[in-house]
Amino acid sequence: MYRTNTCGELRMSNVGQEVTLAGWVQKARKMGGMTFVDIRDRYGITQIVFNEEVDAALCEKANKLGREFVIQVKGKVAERSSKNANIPTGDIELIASSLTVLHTSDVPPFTIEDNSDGGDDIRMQYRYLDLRRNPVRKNLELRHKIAFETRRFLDEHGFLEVETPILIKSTPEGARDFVVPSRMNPGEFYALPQSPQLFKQLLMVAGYDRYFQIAKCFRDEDLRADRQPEFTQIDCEMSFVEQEDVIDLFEEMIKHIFRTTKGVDFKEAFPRMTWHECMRLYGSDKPDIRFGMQFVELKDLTEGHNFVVFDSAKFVVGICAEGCASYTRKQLDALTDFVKKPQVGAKGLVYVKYEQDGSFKSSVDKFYSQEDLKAWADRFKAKPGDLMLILCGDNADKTRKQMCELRLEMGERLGLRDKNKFAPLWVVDFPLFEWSEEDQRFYAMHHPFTSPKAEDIPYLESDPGRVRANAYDLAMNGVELGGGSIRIHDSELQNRMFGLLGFTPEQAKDQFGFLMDAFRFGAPPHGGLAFGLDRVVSMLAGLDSIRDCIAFPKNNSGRDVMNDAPSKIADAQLEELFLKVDLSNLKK
RNA sequence: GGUGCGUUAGUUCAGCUGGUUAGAAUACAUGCCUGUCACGCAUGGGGUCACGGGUUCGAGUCCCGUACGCACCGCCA
Repeated sequence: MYRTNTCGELRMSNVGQEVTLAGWVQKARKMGGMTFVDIRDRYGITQIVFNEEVDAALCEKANKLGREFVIQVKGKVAERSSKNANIPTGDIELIASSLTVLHTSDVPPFTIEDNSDGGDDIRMQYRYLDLRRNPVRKNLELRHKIAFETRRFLDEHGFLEVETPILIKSTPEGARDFVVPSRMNPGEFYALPQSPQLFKQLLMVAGYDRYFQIAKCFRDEDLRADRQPEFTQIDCEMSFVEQEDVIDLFEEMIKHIFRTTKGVDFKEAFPRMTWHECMRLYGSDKPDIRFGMQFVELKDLTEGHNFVVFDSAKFVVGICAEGCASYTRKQLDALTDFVKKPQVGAKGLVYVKYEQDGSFKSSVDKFYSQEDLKAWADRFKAKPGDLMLILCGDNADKTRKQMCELRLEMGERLGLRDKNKFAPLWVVDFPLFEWSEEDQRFYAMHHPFTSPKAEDIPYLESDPGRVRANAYDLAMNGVELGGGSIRIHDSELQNRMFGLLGFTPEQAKDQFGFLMDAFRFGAPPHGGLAFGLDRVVSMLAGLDSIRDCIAFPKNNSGRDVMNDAPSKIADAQLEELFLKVDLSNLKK
């Protein structure tokens, strides 16, 4: 037996006991005649004492220990003469009677401490060392707990966890697929699932009316702080349900997760807002409603004052930042620079300060009178001391998107994006289709199996843009935590959808034939949703990047810098797969 | 595909307007130290300033390119 106790569990009640601990050397403090060694495992840290007067040879051995050596120590638990209130085991220490080095360690490339001196890059390269650190370990523990409570909740509500395949058929819609060559079927490829979508619908046809899966999904698209090529979804589907049923149940699930893992109690029902309202008021389909600053449209008030910029724009929109009239020229310039960044893309920024004395100071004083500006302020419901920030453009959607960036930036600057505050919002009534300028055609905004709202079905062919879907997302703090829809379960309607999306009957049959076949054998009405587990964990842990709650994440370029994947494969492997690598089109 | 920022000691960073031997902290090593727990004190080792080119009498510093990292836009049904 390597140990009788962990390094985090000994207390005053254990004083006098003979115990054996095993773990990693956190740090050794040599005091001359005595040496303190902190031994660490994932449960905590215990101080070991070696005393020259008691056992000189043992103390000498302890003095040779380096950081991260794996050791086993036997000894007696004793009350400390000087206690450490900062750690749970701080009242006791272990008086060592024997010491075994189970494994030595090289000097770690960065310090294994809560506030490590290591940067992201080096920590990812030695991720197994990074994982020893408390902050990272806590994230993984939280992840486990969230997954566990998810399973508990869904199990208690009659859901069955079913595994669906990882090697599946490639479908062209949506994200780029990761593909896997098939040795036994030369020239053919599997795809890795972007989500278990089709399989969970087939499970509904099969009568498994409450399914879930904590499923790995794969998308071969560029990465972000909140996007990994492989990620985990809490994937759920139910039969004989309407949108309300799905939203109600999964709101309960989110509440359950927040309560059991973080002690956060949502007293009220989650607010809901239609997609169109979200876009109009926040310029985003995942608005951060921890703070206000809703958009105010001003086009009608700005016209006819010879201000060419506003007059020539089709759309003028603003936000009101409370108490920011005191912003200096420098601060306003910084905001202007912010909106002019290519990533935001605005041409400029108009400001109006509502001064404490009731007067207005703005960048458009030449064109608008104090009365004009008062009318603007009234529409903003602004008070003296507030700052109005205004953008304009020809494309309302684009301008709203720019204003959305500015709003989030202002929220950040004003400290309104509190990580301990959680503001959920169900976004409902998404459009069914999304117009692609590039391809000059409609695409399914969610996916081709999303059902249109019954009352909008008449417009499917005549005015696809106005058709709303039975689709819903759960947004929180500006993050899309999950989303789903009520699916089409009627073969006729599904075929109509494929037609509208530009599939020929042959293409539809080739790509989704098995689903259409299945639907001919009795498909129940069904719908569901999926949550991004990585995002849920990041939200609860207050992380900036989902990488911090994934044990072995990929970097920005989709590489695992620890084991250097992806990598070339042997010619023999290529040969048996009948593959040839041709990089001639690669840009030099 | 694009934009921005970055790359200097094991690590995190500083290094001004181009100028003589490139610094700090931390880590590491050695010595001292019997109640430390961010121990303390002393000493020491440690650098292809990412790479390639250019400007210059002279480049860590300025310019161009490349690579890599991070954030973002496009993309992500």
